[in-house]
Amino acid sequence: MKPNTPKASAPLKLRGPKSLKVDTEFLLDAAQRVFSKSGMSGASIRAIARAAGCDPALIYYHFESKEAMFKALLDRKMPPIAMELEILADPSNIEPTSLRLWRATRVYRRHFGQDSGFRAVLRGQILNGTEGTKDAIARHIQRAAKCNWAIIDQGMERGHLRADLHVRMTGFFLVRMFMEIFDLVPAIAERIANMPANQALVMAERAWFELFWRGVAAHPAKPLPPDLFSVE
Amino acid sequence: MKPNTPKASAPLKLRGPKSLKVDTEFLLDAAQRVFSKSGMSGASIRAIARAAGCDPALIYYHFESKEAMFKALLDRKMPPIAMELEILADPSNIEPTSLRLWRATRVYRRHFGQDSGFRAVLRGQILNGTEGTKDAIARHIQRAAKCNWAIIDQGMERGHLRADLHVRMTGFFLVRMFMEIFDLVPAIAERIANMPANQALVMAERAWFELFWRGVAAHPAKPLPPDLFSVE
DNA sequence: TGGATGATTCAACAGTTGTTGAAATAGAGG
DNA sequence: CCTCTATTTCAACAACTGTTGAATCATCCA
Repeated sequence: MKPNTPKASAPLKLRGPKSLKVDTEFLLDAAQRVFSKSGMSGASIRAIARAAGCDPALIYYHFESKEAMFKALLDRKMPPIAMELEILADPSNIEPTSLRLWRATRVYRRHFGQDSGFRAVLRGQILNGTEGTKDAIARHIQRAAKCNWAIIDQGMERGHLRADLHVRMTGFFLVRMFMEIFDLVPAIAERIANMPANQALVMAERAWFELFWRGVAAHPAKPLPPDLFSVE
Repeated sequence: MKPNTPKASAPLKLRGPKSLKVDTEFLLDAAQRVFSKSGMSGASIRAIARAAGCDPALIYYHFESKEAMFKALLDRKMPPIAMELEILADPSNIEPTSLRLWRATRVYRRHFGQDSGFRAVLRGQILNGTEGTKDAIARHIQRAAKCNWAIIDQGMERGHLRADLHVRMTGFFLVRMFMEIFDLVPAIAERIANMPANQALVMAERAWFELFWRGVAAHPAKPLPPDLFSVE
């Protein structure tokens, strides 16, 4: 029996190129799906390969290691966020500072809101990743954070915000609490607040932004723009 | 050669009871050390056994499973926190609300501040634990959270806090941001804020509490008690 | 002294993980 | 047609995981 005539027990997946070539982007798509759904624990090479419909070894043909794949994912996911924020932070933007800050939170919401697993992975890597990974994350985060700092800076210059704020801490508070809300409110809403998850999420976002704004505004008694929360 | 006369290659650790009996508390101590240092990923049964200087199987003599051990750790660690908070939340306590809230944060700081790994495990279990574990955590957290809610409630009644606060969300914001500060500020301080970790931590705690207080106080312009931040 | 009981370890199971070297295939170019 | 190369899979490695059954030892009680 020649090797060209496989038996019934032959492997279903033949070796060699597929009709649909599995390229880097395709693998990153699969990786992101797995990260987003299964988070840190479930994001094994084999799980990603399963999601991509290929063999684990193929991932090592396209990426040097699992760490390299995570970095590539970062490099794909973060710059669009930073670019949106950079437009928002442009000094020529003369919208009210409250609105600009809210818009910034919407950017995070759009890009991160659904990716609870990815946020968990990111967080885990910040705390326990290799030094190289931590550096890569720090670079990406810093690029985005600078935009928030710029908006806050300009808000202080324009008299919208208190003059005694610590700019970087203030930006950290705003963004991190939104991330916490994305992460935890859906998980604990029913157990702690007796509320359906969606409702609790919207409520928490608004309650937090109002608290934050009163905490940083130069004139906290002045009401927020009336249609602020309808901005998405 | 009789079994009573072991060769040179005999095992170092003999079977049978040790001079220092390894009991439940001793194992939980070791587990907590491992959790605190290595977090979720490093907290394997074998790592805990190594920290306790015993065999992994001994852990199964004292605990039904790894999950049961984690629950036992919870049951040991959380009630003291809740008890301290319950004293703070007693309605007969007529200290300024700002001081009571700050004191509450000091309780968390004392019990959680050093345990970055344990916080990570807790967080991971809230998000991805079994249903039983999630319930156990929710019960513990809720007992502590009720105290914060009570302090906020009383603060509203006494006219210290705004009347339009969402009590549970407000408590969530206060505590969660402190946890985030414990977790992340030491890790990112040098990379993001160009500051030594300790200095950044103290600074972040105060900046956050001031922002929070302005966001919830009925009279935010009135200064905080002058010695508030010296309370530990 | 003997035997029961409690405490401890050993060795293994079946599963998972990241990773690698070699084999196989499909299509392109000659 | 043959050969070459890019792509894909297979099969294995060593390390790790939670868990278990059996073996061993120390101590206490009769």
